[in-house]
Amino acid sequence: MAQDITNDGVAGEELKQFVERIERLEEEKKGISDDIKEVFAELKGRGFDVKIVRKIVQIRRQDASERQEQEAILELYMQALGMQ
Amino acid sequence: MAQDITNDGVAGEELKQFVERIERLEEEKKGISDDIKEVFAELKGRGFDVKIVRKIVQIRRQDASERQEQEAILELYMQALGMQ
Amino acid sequence: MAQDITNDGVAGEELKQFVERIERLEEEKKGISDDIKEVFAELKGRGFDVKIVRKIVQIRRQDASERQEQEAILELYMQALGMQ
Amino acid sequence: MAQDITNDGVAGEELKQFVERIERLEEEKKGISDDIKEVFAELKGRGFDVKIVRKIVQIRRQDASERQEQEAILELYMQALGMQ
DNA sequence: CGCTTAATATAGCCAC
DNA sequence: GTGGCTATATTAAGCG
Repeated sequence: MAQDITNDGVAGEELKQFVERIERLEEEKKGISDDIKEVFAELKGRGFDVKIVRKIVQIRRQDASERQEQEAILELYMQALGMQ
Repeated sequence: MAQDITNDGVAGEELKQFVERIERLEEEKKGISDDIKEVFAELKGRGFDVKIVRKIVQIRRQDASERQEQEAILELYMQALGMQ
Repeated sequence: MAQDITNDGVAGEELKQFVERIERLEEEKKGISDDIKEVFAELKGRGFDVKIVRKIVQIRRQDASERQEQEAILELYMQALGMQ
Repeated sequence: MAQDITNDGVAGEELKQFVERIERLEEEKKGISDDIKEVFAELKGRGFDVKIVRKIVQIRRQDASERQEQEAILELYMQALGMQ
């Protein structure tokens, strides 16, 4: 348990496990970020404008989250009206 | 090809492929971020101090990049001194 | 006040003051950047290696911020241990 | 001279002077950056939208540099035509 | 002038 | 829910 950290190393071992899990996940995340960069490099090589494609992705993301929000509101209203 | 973008939709199709690849990768990335959050929640539940664990992870990351940096400096100096 | 911005120009005047203050400051900043460039040009003219001097400045900056960081970590741990 | 750097410390002293000049200038620059941040904080406190004001400043900057460019071109043309 | 690194701006997260 | 802080994304600068 965490309070043992200064006593017998038991919590130390547990902490180490957590830290390493986090580090593995962050590495994976970094790998994916690198993949995304590669895709941008590729589309640039194909003659597309990186800045604009970035903008498009951003707009689509916003639109998606707005749509979700709309649906959430709809659901809320329907619940309020006993329609669901 | 990208220049066809306003003509016949060929580039439009290619662009769509790229955008979708990016979106898939970003989703994966988001999933991993969520996993990391879960790990922090878990270790918090086990009695560890989230802020400090975050700091530990950050320090280990810095140490790693510092080691790389040292090597880069060494190389730079060796180049400057014509030793390489 | 800012909400008047579409009404009577009062906020417009205030905004203008802010924007001009920012622009003056950015000009000053640009001037200093130019001064720094001049110093690098000068030391280059004196036979020093610009790239390496840049690195030295960067390292000194990092060292300073690392020292601060160490203190921050110490404080964090002391807080966590209820020593403060 | 810079080549003495490994010999007698003369160049070392000169280098130190340069580094310190750069550091002083970078501090000044940082001070101004902080001032700019303060102005943004202030205008935010007055009810203005920071992001939008930033955009305005950026646009004005672009316009200014475009105007300068136009003038440079004009001058060039006038010179080419022997009008100046 | 394009490509890589540094500075800045934005967004997300956590604590209060 | 607001404000500070960290992390990410964007933009600018420097270098070859």
